[in-house]
Amino acid sequence: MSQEFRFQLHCADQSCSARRATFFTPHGPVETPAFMPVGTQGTVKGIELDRLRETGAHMILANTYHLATRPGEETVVALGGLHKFTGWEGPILTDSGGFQLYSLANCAKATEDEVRFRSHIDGRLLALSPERAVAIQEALGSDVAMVLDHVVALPNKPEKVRDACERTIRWAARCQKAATRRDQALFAIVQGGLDLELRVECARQLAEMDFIGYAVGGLSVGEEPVEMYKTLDAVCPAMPYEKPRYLMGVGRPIDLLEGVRRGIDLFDCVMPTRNGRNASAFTDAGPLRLRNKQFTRDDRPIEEHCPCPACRRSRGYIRHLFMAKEMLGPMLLAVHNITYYQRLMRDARAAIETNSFMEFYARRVAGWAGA
RNA sequence: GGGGGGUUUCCCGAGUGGCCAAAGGGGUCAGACUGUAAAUCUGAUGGCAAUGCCUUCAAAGGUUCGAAUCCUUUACCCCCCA
Repeated sequence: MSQEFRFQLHCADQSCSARRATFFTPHGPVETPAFMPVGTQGTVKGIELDRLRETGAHMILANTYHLATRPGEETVVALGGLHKFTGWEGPILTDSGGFQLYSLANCAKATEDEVRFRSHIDGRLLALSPERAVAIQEALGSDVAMVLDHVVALPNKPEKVRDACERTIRWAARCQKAATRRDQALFAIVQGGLDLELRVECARQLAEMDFIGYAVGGLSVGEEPVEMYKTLDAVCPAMPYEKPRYLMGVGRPIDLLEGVRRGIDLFDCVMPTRNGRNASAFTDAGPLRLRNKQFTRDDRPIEEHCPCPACRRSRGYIRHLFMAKEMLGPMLLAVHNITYYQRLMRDARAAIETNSFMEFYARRVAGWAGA
């Protein structure tokens, strides 16, 4: 394995499975546990790069299906690759397009060989095989590529979940075989729905293949949060201890802490940016819906001591921006929410370092519950 | 002076005898959002002691079992001819 992707463990919390590490990539280190903002189409919606950097984010996401569909990976290559194309000089992880099998289910069909997408833009066919998913990600030039996986909605028929899980393992092997870049890490994805035995078996088989990192996929796709936590209880110990663990697509602030205490190192989620665009701001006292009338003359910032640009204004002003449909409203709350998520993770890292993660966890949970 | 058209629930606007507390937008209020087809979507929006009752379609009066819808008068607005 390339020395470029060293995962250096610093310490582990004694009261839970949380651990503190640094994940090295060709575009810089990522301090974990970490939250990665989602920039599906090569932009974290509504946030300029320097603003994004100021939130404390190290690594961001982009999406294989979306970039292959538009502008096309050849165009990204022609414009210098993903980093030059987007201007983001830090690490980038590309999702494989497996999630679009779930989110764009109407336009996608999975066979044993590949996923066939009818483009949601112009109806053109995009055939995404495991090999093609790797080739596109290598062309894009992300630091971390994800294997193509088969994501199914939950709840689902046991045989569908099992099929998707077993196919994901076969596809992982094909992706691994197809990968050629030494400066790009390939992460495997554990599937298996809520079937704990299937999950553990999937993790065990993938672990034997020796990937650089391991992800848990197929969660927060319709199941109850407690079911997700139970699944993590089973899966996390089955994933290699000395490699990065990434919980895909999760989640709310509470979900991040639930993940961290079970030994997850990396997270991504659209929630801070999407909910921000929809006027919802995260705080230690729970979310504020800033379109609500109660904020009309509220002269306080969203959160005291928050250093973000939104918190240099009043809640009343931000409500005004949303009511007037000014684009600055969504932009400010996207930055605030990413700043909030980054602070949450930074505080979590500090708590692990002082061996007090569960105290930190209890304090935050109590705050969100309004205690 | 003569002729014609109009006034609808916060706004715009449909509705020409019962199925109308009244379509559809907008606004407002509330909710949702978890590897982004999302600056999107959903619900509510006359009042109330609310499986019902009361008040409303410019105002007043009338016709009718029944009127936002038909008739009369009044007020205001618009257009055409003098």
